[in-house]
Amino acid sequence: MISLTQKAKYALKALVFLAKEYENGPVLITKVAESEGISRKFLELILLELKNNGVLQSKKGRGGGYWLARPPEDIYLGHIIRIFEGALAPLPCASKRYYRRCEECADEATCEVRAVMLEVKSATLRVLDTTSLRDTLHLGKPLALVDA
Amino acid sequence: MISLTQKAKYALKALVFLAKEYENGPVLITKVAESEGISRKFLELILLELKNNGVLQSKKGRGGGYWLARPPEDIYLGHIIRIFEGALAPLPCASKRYYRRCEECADEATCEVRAVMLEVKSATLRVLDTTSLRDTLHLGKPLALVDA
DNA sequence: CATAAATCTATAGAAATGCTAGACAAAAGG
DNA sequence: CCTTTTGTCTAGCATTTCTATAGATTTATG
Repeated sequence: MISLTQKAKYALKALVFLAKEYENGPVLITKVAESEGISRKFLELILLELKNNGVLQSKKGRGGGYWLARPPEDIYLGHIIRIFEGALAPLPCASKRYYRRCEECADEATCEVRAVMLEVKSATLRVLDTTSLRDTLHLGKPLALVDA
Repeated sequence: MISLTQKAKYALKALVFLAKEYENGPVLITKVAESEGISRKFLELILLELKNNGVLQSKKGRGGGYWLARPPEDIYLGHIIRIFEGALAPLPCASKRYYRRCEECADEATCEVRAVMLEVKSATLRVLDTTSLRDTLHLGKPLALVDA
């Protein structure tokens, strides 16, 4: 478990980059790719998927490029990761949006493993669904509240 | 992300079962398999791996079977999951025991994505490294402290 | 029209995952 | 001993997922 795919990682890196450039209009895919060290062609797929999910907007031709569809403070990491990974819960039976029953499970309501995974999920969401792209830009003292 | 493999899930289920049987001596693999709805052959691999990692003990021949090598309160879920999944952090660059650098990353120290994933990891560990097999047996009000 | 840029489709290699089959080893009972 | 019971180990395979790559297409600008 508990590993982000390259795709999701690249998506996050690209979005952080675009968040920094938010005021500057369209950004070329090539620029993002070079700055973040990502294969240009692979990044295309990723930005496209983000666009189809309403996270990015784009314009073709000269002066074109990609930009955030909403301000960085309105884009949460949980949303992004769900686009590429689906559920954030460690088990489908612990997920709300992507719920799926475990075939072998006799009684979900008393399943100890599920109970713990609900806690893990809850802890994960408490970070990912409260951290926006803008929040990630404050390094130094980032997310100190989570450890408080 | 953040999805347990079947193997890890089965391991946890088997261990919870063995925790309940802790006082009763060796338990047959077949009994665990049937009770938890797991393929017997697949479960063999899993219990073996747990044994090789010192979590279980076993005895061959008549009256044989598997049992927990330590009392349920001394076996933490984080330990189990690491056996099957490796790192608990969402990215290798955020893991202590399984650290690996991201090839494309220009500067890990200022990487915003890594910073957030350190938080996610920390939140995950706070659950998995403080919950023992014994803790999982108290359903009803399980782990209430985590949400407090 | 020429050029720059995003868009879309298809596909393919590599790795991980989930599982099965079958031979082997050891312990206990008779 | 010999048989039965039970865990141990190795190999392999089918499927899926991941990570790209290639190439053709569409749209906008000047």
